[in-house]
Amino acid sequence: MPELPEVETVRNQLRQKVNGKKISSVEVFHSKSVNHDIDIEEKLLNKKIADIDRIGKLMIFSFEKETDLFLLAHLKMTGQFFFVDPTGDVDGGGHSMTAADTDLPMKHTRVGFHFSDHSSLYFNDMRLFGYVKIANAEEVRIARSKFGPEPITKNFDAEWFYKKLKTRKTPIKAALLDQSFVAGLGNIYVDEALWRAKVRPTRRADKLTKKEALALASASGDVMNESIAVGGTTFQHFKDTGGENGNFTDYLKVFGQQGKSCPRKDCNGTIKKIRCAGRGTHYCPACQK
DNA sequence: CGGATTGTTCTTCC
DNA sequence: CGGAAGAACAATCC
Repeated sequence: MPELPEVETVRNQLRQKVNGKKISSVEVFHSKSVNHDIDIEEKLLNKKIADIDRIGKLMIFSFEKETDLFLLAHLKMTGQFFFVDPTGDVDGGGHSMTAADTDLPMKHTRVGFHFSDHSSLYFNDMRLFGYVKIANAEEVRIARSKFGPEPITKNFDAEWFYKKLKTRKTPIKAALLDQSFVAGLGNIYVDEALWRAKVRPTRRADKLTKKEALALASASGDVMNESIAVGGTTFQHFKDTGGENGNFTDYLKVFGQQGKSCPRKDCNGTIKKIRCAGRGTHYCPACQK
């Protein structure tokens, strides 16, 4: 389940691998994954990828000399981008796969982008929730407008965060998962951030003290920045663009840790798993108030 | 084999 | 009208 750190990991690797490459063909294996756009190949043919931007968990591809053509990519729960280069050469961006390494395209490959230098980018998505779809400038503007600020930014306004929480009567976990409030957190990092801030996921958002809210704002940014630094978390399906796992899995304190003792120093609690905001939720009943 | 899994959108309810 | 809660989506795992 890719969240902001996983998407950022993919974006950083991809822009080193595909920026400047010219699209020579597009194979669509499943129509739903391209929003049923039958003209996607025609629209992208001979376009050169300029760069890849990101807001929240959404990636935005732009193209050289094109001001009204973009490609929006969302991994949702099981989406993956795999880059394959027959020469094995990669300009940075970590490892790559050669054709011999992989069975790509495979069963869950939904779209294949082929470049003029014979390298390829495959979009895999087992559960078909993700997409790669064409958008114009106006559609990109609208998509961007739906995201709140990202806690990973240096100028994230913790005072604003505290004031906004005062208007929400939902569990704090539900508020943090709302991408239009703050962007980037998903089920894993919400649980981790709440544990770091010592706040119970079920607490009503408007009941947090200022101290708790400020701690939570910092914890949210910290946990995601630390994860980005080690290539994200692989819990179920996440792989980076070279097919490798992320390393933050080893640093998870509560997610998936139910039944284990709380890792906080001087805390003797046991991590519990409950359902909150419709999601599997992990916390320590002893130190999270 | 029923239930759990999750990011986002849609629907329903109050 | 708008917030809140829950269903829907899809495929697989246990």
